[in-house]
Amino acid sequence: MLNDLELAAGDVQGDGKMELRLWLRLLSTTKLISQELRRRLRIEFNVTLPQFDVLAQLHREPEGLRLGDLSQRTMVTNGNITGLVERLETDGLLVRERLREDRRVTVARLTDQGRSEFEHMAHAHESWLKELMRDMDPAVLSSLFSHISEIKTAALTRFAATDELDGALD
Amino acid sequence: MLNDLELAAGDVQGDGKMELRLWLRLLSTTKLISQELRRRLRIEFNVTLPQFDVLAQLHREPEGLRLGDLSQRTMVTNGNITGLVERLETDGLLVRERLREDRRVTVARLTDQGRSEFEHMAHAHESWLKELMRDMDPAVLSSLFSHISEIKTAALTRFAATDELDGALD
DNA sequence: TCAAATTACTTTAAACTTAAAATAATTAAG
DNA sequence: CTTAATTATTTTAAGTTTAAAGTAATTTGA
Repeated sequence: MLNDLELAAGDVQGDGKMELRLWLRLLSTTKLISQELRRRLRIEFNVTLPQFDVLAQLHREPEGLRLGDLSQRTMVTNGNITGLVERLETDGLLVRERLREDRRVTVARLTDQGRSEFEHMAHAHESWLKELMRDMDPAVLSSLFSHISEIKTAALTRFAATDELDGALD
Repeated sequence: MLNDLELAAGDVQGDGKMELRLWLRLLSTTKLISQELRRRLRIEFNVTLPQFDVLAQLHREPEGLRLGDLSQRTMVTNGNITGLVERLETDGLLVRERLREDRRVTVARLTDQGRSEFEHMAHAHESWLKELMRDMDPAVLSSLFSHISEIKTAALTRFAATDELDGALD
């Protein structure tokens, strides 16, 4: 009887569709935040979010990265990296160089201007996120991080099983 | 002493950059899952993820939705809704109709074929998510949902404050 | 009433995305 | 040694995204 009432009351949390609800909430939340970060990056620094992502990866590799590695780390397809890097080179934020010992390989590396501009962007970007989450309990942030990681690991495992991928967690 | 050790050990959770780390983890996780859902929707049902999203919104409104409302609910810009709906109409999954009483307004409504096909898709989509999260503790899913909602609310509040937007919390 | 503002939608241009095909360089195998 | 695989990147086509400008239709207000 109680059970019937609970189910009738919109499936409060009898785990009817908790996975779906959580997924939709995750998706709408990241979309919302992405949109705002994208907007601010464009207005304040005239870069797109994927461009910022590429710069961030290159910033941690002073020697530069092969386009293939860049593609993996940013989760952007190979084909897309080409144009992304082309535009960033045009803007003077990075340079491309063909490897002598293997002329199939292109390495992208930040210019001094690129490094300097990225550091400004990264500082602002981080402060926007701190501001966004300033009222969240640090313990909650920590628990969120580990639980989201659980889901990410599950995705890598389950989806890798289907796709025959390797299992890099980060 | 313990504290020093903890901080030295890679800033375990001394909240050096927890907000940034959480955000990056959220982003990479949703990207990873989206990619796989997108892949499966394409292979099994020949629809894109945004198209699935539009169908889902229309499915809960048998009378159909104005394109503007559809745009809001899917978080897709007005301009994008036009083409999205055009393609779905071409595929026979929905119909567009101009309102008699206000000829600026277009209402989109699922066809019988659209409703039927969407129901298959939705069933598969939900089961993929259940499979993905099958090892997660239901209490964890529940807590994730509420904490992510906290962040979403913060985003709506903070970003609305900056942008002078209205404050619709969902 | 009727010009101006508002509303609903469409169009446009540049960037990004995916998947798939194409090109070029290197390595492997017979 | 030389053709066949493999690897790294680029190109292509269809679709999506954002932001901004454009087009109708309706409302407002002087």
